[in-house]
Amino acid sequence: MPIMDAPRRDLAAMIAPLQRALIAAEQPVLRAHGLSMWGYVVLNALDGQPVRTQAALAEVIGADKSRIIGVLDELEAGGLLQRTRDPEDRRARLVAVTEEGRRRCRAVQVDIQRNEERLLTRLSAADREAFLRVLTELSALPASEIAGE
Amino acid sequence: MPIMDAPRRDLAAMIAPLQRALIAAEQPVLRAHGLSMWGYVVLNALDGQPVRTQAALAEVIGADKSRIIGVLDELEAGGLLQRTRDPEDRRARLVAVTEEGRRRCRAVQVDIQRNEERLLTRLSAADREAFLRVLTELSALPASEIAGE
DNA sequence: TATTGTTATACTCTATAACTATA
DNA sequence: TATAGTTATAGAGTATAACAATA
Repeated sequence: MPIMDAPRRDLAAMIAPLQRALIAAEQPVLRAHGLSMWGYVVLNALDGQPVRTQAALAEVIGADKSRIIGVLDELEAGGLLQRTRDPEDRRARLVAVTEEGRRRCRAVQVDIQRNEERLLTRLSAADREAFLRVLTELSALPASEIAGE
Repeated sequence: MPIMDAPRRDLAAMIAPLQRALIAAEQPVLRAHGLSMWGYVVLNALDGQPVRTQAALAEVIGADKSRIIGVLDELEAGGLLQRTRDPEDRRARLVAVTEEGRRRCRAVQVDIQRNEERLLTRLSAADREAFLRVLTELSALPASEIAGE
């Protein structure tokens, strides 16, 4: 067993440029579909669960509740989601994607993942599978677990 | 061959929370060693190549040349790097890490990667190897290749 | 009094554009 | 005139705190 492994770069240092480039690649797609980055993130988060309170929604996407308000306003104005007062607690507003919102979100995702798939073709089938599986697992961890409590 | 694969999340959407948590995990380590995030990035970039012009250095780490000046000032004040005028072109300043700078950088990296290794232990040896290899490959690609020209 | 959504304020980053000194 | 480094300004993004309505 070797005492020293070959040195590797930090995970964050490797992920950073990849993340930056992936986001840059999304911009023209989003613009073509008339969506902001946060708008897309919100629609994605709502796609599965049809109702949600705004604060909970904000936490899911790692944002402050005050930060998503403008985003929700825009999406609602564009007919991509609806906000209705919760009859059981009139302080809260139930947020739901509209059919059009779901369509738009899916269309954007198809375009984005088309580019990502092109990128992934440079990997072997086994590497692709392992990479996506590991990424899925690690991204699902709570931040505290990644930071080490 | 199935017509539809199981839907997956976007790469960027999976990477984002991971990146956020990894950076958060680095903060206490950096603070303990008296380094800023950008200071650490700069030292890392200089570790291999001892001399470099500031503009080139900035480009390597994906920053604007004006953005790293305060960072270089701090590092120099702390004795972690030296700037000397290039005698062949007195406009340019040659940047080199000091021995102390190299030590500091290595010490930080050991702490950071210790936490990362803890995280990676949840992967099988094969997954760990594949994940790091793919990440190394993808992070080395030019941004234009990731964006699809 | 506490909580939801909202608005307002301040703070951090970052990009852009002037400025200097050399070439 | 053009370039390397620097400084100054302005803009975007974000977090925090105050606010109104409801519980």
